[in-house]
Amino acid sequence: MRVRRNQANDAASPTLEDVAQHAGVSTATVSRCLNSPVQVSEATRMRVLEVVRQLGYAPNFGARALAAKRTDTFGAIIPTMENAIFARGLEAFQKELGLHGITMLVASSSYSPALEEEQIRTLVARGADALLLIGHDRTPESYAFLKTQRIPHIVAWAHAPEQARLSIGFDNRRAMQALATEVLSLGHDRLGLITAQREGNDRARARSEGVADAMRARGLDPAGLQLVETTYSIANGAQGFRTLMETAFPPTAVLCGNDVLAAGALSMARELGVDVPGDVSVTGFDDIELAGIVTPALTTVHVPHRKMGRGAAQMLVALRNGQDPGGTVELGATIAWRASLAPPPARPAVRIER
Amino acid sequence: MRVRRNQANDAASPTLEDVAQHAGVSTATVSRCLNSPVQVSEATRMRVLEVVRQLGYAPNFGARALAAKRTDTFGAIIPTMENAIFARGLEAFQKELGLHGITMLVASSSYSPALEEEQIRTLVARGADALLLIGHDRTPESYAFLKTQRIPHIVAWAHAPEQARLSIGFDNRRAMQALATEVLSLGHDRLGLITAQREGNDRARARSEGVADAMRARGLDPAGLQLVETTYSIANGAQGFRTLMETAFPPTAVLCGNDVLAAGALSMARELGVDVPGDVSVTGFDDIELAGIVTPALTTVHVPHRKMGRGAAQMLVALRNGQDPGGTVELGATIAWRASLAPPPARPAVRIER
DNA sequence: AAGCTCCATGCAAGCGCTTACATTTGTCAC
DNA sequence: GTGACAAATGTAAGCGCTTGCATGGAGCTT
Repeated sequence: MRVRRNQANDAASPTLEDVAQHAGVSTATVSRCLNSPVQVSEATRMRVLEVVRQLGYAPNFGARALAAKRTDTFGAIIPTMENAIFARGLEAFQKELGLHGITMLVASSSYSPALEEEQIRTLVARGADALLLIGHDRTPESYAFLKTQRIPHIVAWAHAPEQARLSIGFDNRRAMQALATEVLSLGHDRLGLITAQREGNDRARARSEGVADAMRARGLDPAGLQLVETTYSIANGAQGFRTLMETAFPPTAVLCGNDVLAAGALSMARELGVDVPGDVSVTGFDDIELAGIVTPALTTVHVPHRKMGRGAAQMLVALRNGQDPGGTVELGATIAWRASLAPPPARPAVRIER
Repeated sequence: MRVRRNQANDAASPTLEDVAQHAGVSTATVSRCLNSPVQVSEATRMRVLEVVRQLGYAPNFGARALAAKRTDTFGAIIPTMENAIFARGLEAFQKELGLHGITMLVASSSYSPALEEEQIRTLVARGADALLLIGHDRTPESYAFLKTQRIPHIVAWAHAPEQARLSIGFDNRRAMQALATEVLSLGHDRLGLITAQREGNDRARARSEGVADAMRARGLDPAGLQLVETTYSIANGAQGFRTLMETAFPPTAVLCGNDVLAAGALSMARELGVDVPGDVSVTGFDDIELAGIVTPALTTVHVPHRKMGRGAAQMLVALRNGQDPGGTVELGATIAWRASLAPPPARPAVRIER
């Protein structure tokens, strides 16, 4: 046996070999005790585990990863951690991974495909075995990299029938269309939309197209939609709402790309003395906790965050283990009815017919 | 030279050795090109980097970690990801780490010391070089483990003068005392407090003691404080507020352990038809974005999230590099004045004197 | 031209673990 | 007691990288 240290195990952490020596077995046996206990006899296992405890042994991550070619670490790249949009989903993802002995690594891309590509490379370099990605839009290089590196990955928070990639999520376009249809049914015909940057964000694009779909279905020209494109934040939602209200014919209903934007719109409405939903209706998207506590409470699209997180984890684990993840999953998104949506204010009886 | 593959590099990712062969240099040179370029001549470096690009070489994380005894990964364990309390701070932490080529690993403990201990072990096993921890309260085993494993770590979001550990944060007790003092100065003398579970949470304990300090300083008996202890969540804040309002002599000011609890309190006030701040004042703690958009906007304690995150990262990096982190840092916390705090409603002239 | 220094590079020894394969030990039928 | 087979354990070859030390050559000085 090679002599690694002639003195007592001075400073460094104990290694497998230290444990093996103290327990009077080989390193292989110790390793098996830790990784596949069934292969080891009860007596030996007890003895080894006792030594492990006494020495405070903890396996060296690098060595294990190198030898096993597996880190048991999955990465998740979300567009933002600034607000709670992805928090619930991520928490469910992590919880499910934990059940499988896998740790989660998070990074955020600030809604930028270029930054996301960088994060993908970083996480893979950090040894991520698999990746959770949000939405379909990303650089071709990102997809090429994932392919050549053979990194199992899944797209969540989106379901786009035309995309072949493995995914779990809901149809953003249909969900927004459903909400917009309800808005129109209440009698609104001047709609405003505050959306996130649509380039590089397929969800935002899909939601905006959903509104157009609903308008068309109602015989309205989507070109009549008053649009503000900005970045997700409360302040920008507020600013967007102000912009919309300052036009010649302000919309009677303002649809927002997400709840954060809508919360901003609501606070600006209060500031401007615009009554919601009396004067103008406002809707959100995502149904984060915030939606329930703003005044008035927000009518929004309820998104199955937890289900997506949990499902994504399960599918990714299967994929990593070489099993069948079972194909793309489409989940439903429903409308959460609250106070911020109501019929438009009464109008003069004489109306200009189109 | 050992022949690893006789065929073309079929499936697996290219290794250092592949690069070395193609470039006609040794693996040592390739390694140096990547890690300390100055040691390599311009010409060689160019040639090697070109091959790296062509082959799409990416270093193997495990191997690097094993050989270098360093993963360039730091861990952060926060009590919760469910709400945005730690989001800003964490983002700043991550950004600063990025500047040093370090990746962040996050885990959440759900405010449970036992779970936190588990997370500490997990992150260390996952190769975290250093750890960011929130608050001082944790199991003795956690501290023992950190010590025997020699893991650099720092405590943030708290500054407790009596604790010897390296930390960066603010004095929760003094901050809450300052706020409570303002509340009392406005004329309130029946105070309520909705706090998080104080056991295992030194910040919650400190905040609650801060209220007591303020009362004592004013000649009030802290025993008169009406207290609800619950778990951080909007729903629990709402429930806590209701409980307080249903007592025989409801408080005229309800201090909340954080903004999430306060947001819940506010929504319950609306539901109960209690006017804030006309009938009852409400305050929060943390000054998360939420505080500015609830109705009425929340008077709260503004906490230097970003500074803590950035500072913690810098100190931790120094510590990991064997430099002097420069000792515990105390940051200030200020009061963010908004609409939810006002003098108590006028009372009958005849008052029962204590 | 010999002797020196210094820079660029190569050599090779690990880092601590997993795992295929080999070996030992134990169990049971006969 | 013996042989066959299974279970438990040991042996040792890597996994891909970093880095201390050795080497060789270019550029100086004298």
